[in-house]
Amino acid sequence: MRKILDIITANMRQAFSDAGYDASFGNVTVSNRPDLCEYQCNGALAAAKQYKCAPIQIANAVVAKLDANDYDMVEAVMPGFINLKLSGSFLQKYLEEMRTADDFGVEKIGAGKLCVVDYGGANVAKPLHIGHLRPAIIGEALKRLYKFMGYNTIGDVHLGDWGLQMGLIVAELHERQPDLPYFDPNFTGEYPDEAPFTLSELEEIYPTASAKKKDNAEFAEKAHIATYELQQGHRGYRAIWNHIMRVSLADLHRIYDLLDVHFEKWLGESDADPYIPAMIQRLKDEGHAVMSEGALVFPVAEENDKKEVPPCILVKSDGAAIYATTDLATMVQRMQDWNPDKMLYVTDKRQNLHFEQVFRAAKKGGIVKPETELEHVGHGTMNGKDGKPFKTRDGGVLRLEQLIGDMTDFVRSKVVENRIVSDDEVEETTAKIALAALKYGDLSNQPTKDYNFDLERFAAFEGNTGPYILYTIVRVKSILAKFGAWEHLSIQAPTNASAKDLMLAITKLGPTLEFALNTSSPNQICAYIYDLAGCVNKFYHETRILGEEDQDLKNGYIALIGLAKRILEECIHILGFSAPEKM
RNA sequence: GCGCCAGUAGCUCAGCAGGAUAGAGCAACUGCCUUCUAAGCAGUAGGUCGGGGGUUCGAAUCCCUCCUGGCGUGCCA
Repeated sequence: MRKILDIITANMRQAFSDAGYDASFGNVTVSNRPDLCEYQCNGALAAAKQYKCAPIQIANAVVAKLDANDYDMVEAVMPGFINLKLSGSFLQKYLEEMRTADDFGVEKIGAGKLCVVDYGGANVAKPLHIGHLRPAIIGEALKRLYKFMGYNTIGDVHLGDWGLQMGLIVAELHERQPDLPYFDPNFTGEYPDEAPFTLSELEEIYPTASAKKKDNAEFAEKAHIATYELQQGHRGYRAIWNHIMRVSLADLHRIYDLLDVHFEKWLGESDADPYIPAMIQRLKDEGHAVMSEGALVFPVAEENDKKEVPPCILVKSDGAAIYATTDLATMVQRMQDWNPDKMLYVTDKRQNLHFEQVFRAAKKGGIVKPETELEHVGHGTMNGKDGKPFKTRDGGVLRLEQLIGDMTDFVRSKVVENRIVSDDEVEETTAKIALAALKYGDLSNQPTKDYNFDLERFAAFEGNTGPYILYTIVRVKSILAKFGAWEHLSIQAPTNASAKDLMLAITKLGPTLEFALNTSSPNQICAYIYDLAGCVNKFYHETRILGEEDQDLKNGYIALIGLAKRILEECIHILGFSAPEKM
């Protein structure tokens, strides 16, 4: 469907042209003075200089050329604004088309394209913590937005499952349980199915080993050798690695499921590893990779750089690969297997420079095509209520599971207190509200900015929060359930101001989603549904819906709130949460 | 040093493809439940948009400069 703004702008350009002015002045915008009008055109002000006459004269001339049938009001006001109000019949037709179209008639700007979203950033053998929340939920929301806008999408968690961290665990395990068959070079039988450690043991082994390597050179050396041997395919170490993966992945799945975050691919650094040798050889052969200060690097600085851009390090002076190498090799794998049009990375913004280097290397080195889009969405940090880095009482890092649990407990007590839902529905309702509170609290901020996490504020049942959005949906659901079948009912022209405001808000779905995608800003969707929910609540408050005696009017009301509810639910689905039946 | 980001109401934040009177929420105060869930709606009060310059008919928005804070800046990810 054409966006309303495009329709009006086309009319306005024609009117400028008909009045003898350049059509390019006819751009229309959503009004910033809703008390005066719904849409406005400021082109006459800009045109005044070129045509050397008063803007109001131009505005008057243009207004005279506009077809008044589509508008309730068209007027030129001092100093030269052109103000518009849409007609009820125009809105009625537009919304009816949205109601009956697939996905509300939103233009599928990504049709036929594939976008890989790299998000999550989980590490094997380490529990998810507070720092994993933002990449998970922002990445999930962006992926769903891309999907809604027509893209094919592949979400890849890009696990940290390779390198020294794995060698450390192997080395530590060797010291603790040297008699295990994995460490016996003469062992030729089948290794046990059961892992020689539990999840909680595993989560303890890594930090212990990591600390040990700092003041124990012998152990560090052992870990480096284990890392090397693992990567060379050492049979026993490989078996341990498989145990680590199995134990760890089960838990990662469990926590991501709690967040309703789902990856299509669980590939990791280990999957990129096989692509590294050939890639490096090619980059060397083509002269992109050169030796510098003992390391093999890919220089990516450019003539007009305002800052010093260090080269991308491919092989460290000790011969090992580094994360830039892995990221580039991962691109090789993705291009080969999936050939995406775009790769979107959602990580902490402190990796900005890293991705700038990697993207430059990928383009210069021909790892991706010249037209392949590469974007890094660098998100800010989530701090504590006091604005300082989030720490537990004893100074440790808060686990993600703990955070979700705290939010859930807080919400549950309120759900129980309100006595709206029955005992056996409490848990499901609580989980939905808690997730909405958590995700909306995060996503309503600009992704790039740091923000302060305040459990009470996010879970508050009033104000600009996830629960407020859910409550709006629940109220409408309640009416629709009492009404009966409503899906077939048609939209009618607005009968009052709150109905018209609601209709206007609904028409802004497409432009909002498009803008959110182009700016990688889920917070735009939050702002939109907050406004839409406000319009629904105001309409709800002012209009007796089920009690309306005029059947046609009543059907029109039902169709309108039904459409609003469908849009709200679609939007929160994109954001990654859902509404309960009651709350 | 250089670079990036931020500074908007007491607090937390929108707005930043230049436009008319800078918006929400929380906190404070005031109304509205015999009627579809009051987790709601309406209202009052609260601001030299960090300071200063510039471009423009018009700047929170674009440019320059300064101040403050955070982050990054070749072998961690």
